[in-house]
Amino acid sequence: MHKCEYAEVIIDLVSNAVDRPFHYSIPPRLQDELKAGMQVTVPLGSRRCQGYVLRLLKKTDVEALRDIISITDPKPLLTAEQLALAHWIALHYYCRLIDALHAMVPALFRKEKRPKKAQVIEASETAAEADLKRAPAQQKAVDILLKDGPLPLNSLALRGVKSATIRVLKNKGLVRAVDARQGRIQAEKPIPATKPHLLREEQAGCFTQISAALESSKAQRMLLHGVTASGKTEIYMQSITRCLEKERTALVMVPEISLTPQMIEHFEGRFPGLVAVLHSRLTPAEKSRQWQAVLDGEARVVLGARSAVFAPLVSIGLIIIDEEHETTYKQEDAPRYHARDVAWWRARYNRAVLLLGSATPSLESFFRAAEGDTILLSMKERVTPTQLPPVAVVDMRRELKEGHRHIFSRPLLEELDGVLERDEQALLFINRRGFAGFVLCRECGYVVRCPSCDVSMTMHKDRHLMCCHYCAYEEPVPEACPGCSGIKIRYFSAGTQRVEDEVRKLYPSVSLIRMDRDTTTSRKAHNYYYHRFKDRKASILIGTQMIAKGFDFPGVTLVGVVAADTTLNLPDFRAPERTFQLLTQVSGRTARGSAGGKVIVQTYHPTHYSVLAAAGHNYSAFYKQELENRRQLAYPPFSDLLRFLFSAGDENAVFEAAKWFTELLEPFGGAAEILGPAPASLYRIKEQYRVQTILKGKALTGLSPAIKKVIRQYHDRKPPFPVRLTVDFNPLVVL
DNA sequence: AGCACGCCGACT
DNA sequence: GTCGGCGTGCTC
Repeated sequence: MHKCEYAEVIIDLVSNAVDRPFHYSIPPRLQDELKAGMQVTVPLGSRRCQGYVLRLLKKTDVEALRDIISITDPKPLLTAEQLALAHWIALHYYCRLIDALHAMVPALFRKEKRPKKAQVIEASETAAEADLKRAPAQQKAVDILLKDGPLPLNSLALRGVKSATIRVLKNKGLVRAVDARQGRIQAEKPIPATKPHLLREEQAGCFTQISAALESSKAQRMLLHGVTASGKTEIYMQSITRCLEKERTALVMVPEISLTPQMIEHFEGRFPGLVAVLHSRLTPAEKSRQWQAVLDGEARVVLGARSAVFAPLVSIGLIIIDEEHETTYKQEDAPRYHARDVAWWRARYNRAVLLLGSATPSLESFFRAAEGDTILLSMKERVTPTQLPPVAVVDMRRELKEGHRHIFSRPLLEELDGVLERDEQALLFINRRGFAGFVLCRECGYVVRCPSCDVSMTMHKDRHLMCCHYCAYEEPVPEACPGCSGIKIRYFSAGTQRVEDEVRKLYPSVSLIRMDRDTTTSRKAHNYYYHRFKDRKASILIGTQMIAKGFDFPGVTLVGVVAADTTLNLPDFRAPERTFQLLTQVSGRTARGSAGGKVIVQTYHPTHYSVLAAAGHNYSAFYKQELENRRQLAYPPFSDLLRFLFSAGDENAVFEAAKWFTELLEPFGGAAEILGPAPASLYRIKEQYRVQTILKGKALTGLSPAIKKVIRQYHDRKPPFPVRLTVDFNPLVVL
C-alpha cells in the first residue's frame, strides 16, 4: 500500500474566497500521526492559518504544494461522522463548509494557542497503601496530597515537591492530573439519584414500541404526541436506559429555555457521571470541557439545546427532540440548519431511533406520521388528571360596534378586576416579534391578502401601495374596506408599551412588570423580573413571546391575549400554525391547580380555525384545516422553499443584484416556481434595504449542487455586487 | 479574511 | 522625488 502523502485541508477563515479545499503535502515527521479530522497549522500566502484535515490523499493534481506546518491538537477534533455531516450541511443549507465545521467545534478549540486547562494533581485510591519507604520525596508528596486534597503543580512546588517527583508518581499510577474545575464541582454537592417510575398503561405501550425500534437497529423516526403533563420525560429516561444497555449513546435535545438546573439534575441523577450538558449559556471554558468529555467517550448521554445536535458522540442509538415544534430548533444564521433534520441525518448514519416529542407537533412532523414515514405514538391522558383551562374568545369587532373602543375588551376588564380584587395574578400577552404591519378593518376584521400567496400584504407608505413580498403583486391601499365597505380600515399596531400605559391608566396603584426586548436585555434582568413576579411582588405581567414559554407561575389565574391578530396576520404562511401553538402555550401559563385559570383571547377573527382550535384544545381540527390550506397553495410540507435575501444600504443596487441573480435561476423554472424578486415584508431594517426571491418546489434538495453553483457565480461576479446574499432553506419565518 | 501588489495624489 | 490612499486579486 502506498502511503498518503497529501492532505485535503479546509482553511479556518470565514470567507467565500477560501470556501474550497486546499491541498498540502505531509512532511515525513507527521506522516504517521496525521489523521482526517485533525486541526493543523498551514501556510497560506504570507501567513499561517488554522485548518481542518478533511481527508488524506495518495495523489494530487496541485503543483505548488506546501508542507503542513504542524498538528495543533494531537487528537482529531472531528469524527468521521461530523466530517460527512459538515459536507451535507454545506450543501443542503447553502453555507460555507467552514461555517458548518464551526458549529461542530467549540470556539476555544479553534485557536492555535488555546488556553491550557488549569489542572490539579490528585492522589489516586491506591496512593495511601503504596510502599514508598525508599522514596521519601515521593512519600512526602503523597502525604501532602492525601491531606490537603488536589493541588496545582505550582503550589506543590511551593511546598518543595519537584515536578519530576510528580512525573514518577504519575507513571506509577499513584497520582493523576485532573481538571481543576471538575474536582471542585464533584466536591460541592452530590446529586440526588432519581429512580425510574412505574409507567402507566398508555406510557408503557409507547415505551414498548420505542424499545422494539431500538432493538431493530434500523433508522426510525417516531413522533410522541402527548398532551402536556402526560409523562413524556419518563419515557425518554427509560428509553435512554435501554439505549445505554445496548452499548450505544444517546442525545437529548430540549429548547434552551427548558434546560433548567432542575432538569439537568434530573438527568444527572438518573445517569450519574454519564451526562454532558451543552447550551449557549455555558462559558467557553465550560463548553469546551463538556465537549471534551463527549469526545473522550466519558459522557454517553448529551443533554443540550439546538447546537448539541452536533455533539461528537459515536455510535448514537437514540436521539430525542423534546418540543419538536419549537422554532428555536432552526438556526437563524449560518449554518441555517434545522436541528430536527440534522438529527434525522445522524439517525440514518447511525441506524438510530429519532424520537420527536410534542403536545402540538409541527405540521411537517404530523404529516410524516400520517404518511407513514414516522411512527406515531399518542398519549391522551395526563399523569394527574387536571382540567385544561377554559378559553374565551372575544370578538373585538362587536366590542367596537357596541361602542367599546378600548384595547381591553369588557370581558377582559371584568376578569382583570376580579383577579386584582382576589389578589391573584394576571398575565397579559402581546406578540410583537418580527412585527410587520398589516391593514385591518376594525369593523369586520378584513385583512388585505395576496390572491395567489394567501399571506397578508404589507403596506408601503411611501408609494401608497399594498405589496406581497412573496410574489411582488401590488395593489392600491384601500380607502374603504373591500369586505364591508366600512371606513375604519387602517394600519394595525400594538405594542407592550401601549398596553403598559393603558394598564397604568386603569389601575394606577397596581404593581406591574413589563418583559420584552427593551426591558429585558440581559439574562440577569430576565431572571430578576421572573422571580419578582413569581414571588408575587407584582400583580400583572405584560410581555411578548418570552413569557409564553417555559414559565410556570402558580399565582396566575388569568391570561389575556391582547391581540391574537398580530400573529395571525403576520405576512407569513406559517402564521396560523404560529398562532395555534402560541395560544396553546399561553393557555398553559394559567395555574394548573384547583384554583382554575381562565384565558381570554381578543381578536378581530373570532371564527378563525387557529383561534377556535386552540380555544377548544383541539389539535386535530387545526391540523386538518391547516394541512388542506398548505396543499392548496403547495406550501411545506407539500414543497420546499428556498429563500434568497438580498440586502444593502443602496436600494437600487439591491434590486439590481436580485434581478441579475433571479435570471440565473431561470433554468430551474421547470422544476420549481420562481417567486420574486419582491421587497421583503420588513423592507428596511437598520438602514438596509431587503429584497427577496423565493424558489418553491417539490424536492428542492435534488437541485442543491446546481443551485450552489449559481450562488458561487454570484459571489465570483466581476465587478462584485456590494449586496449581501443570504440563502435560507425552508426558513421558518419569511419576513 | 488578510496580505501583497499596484497605480494615482499631497508631503518631508 | 516618496509616503500612503485603498481597489483588485490570490492564497495549496
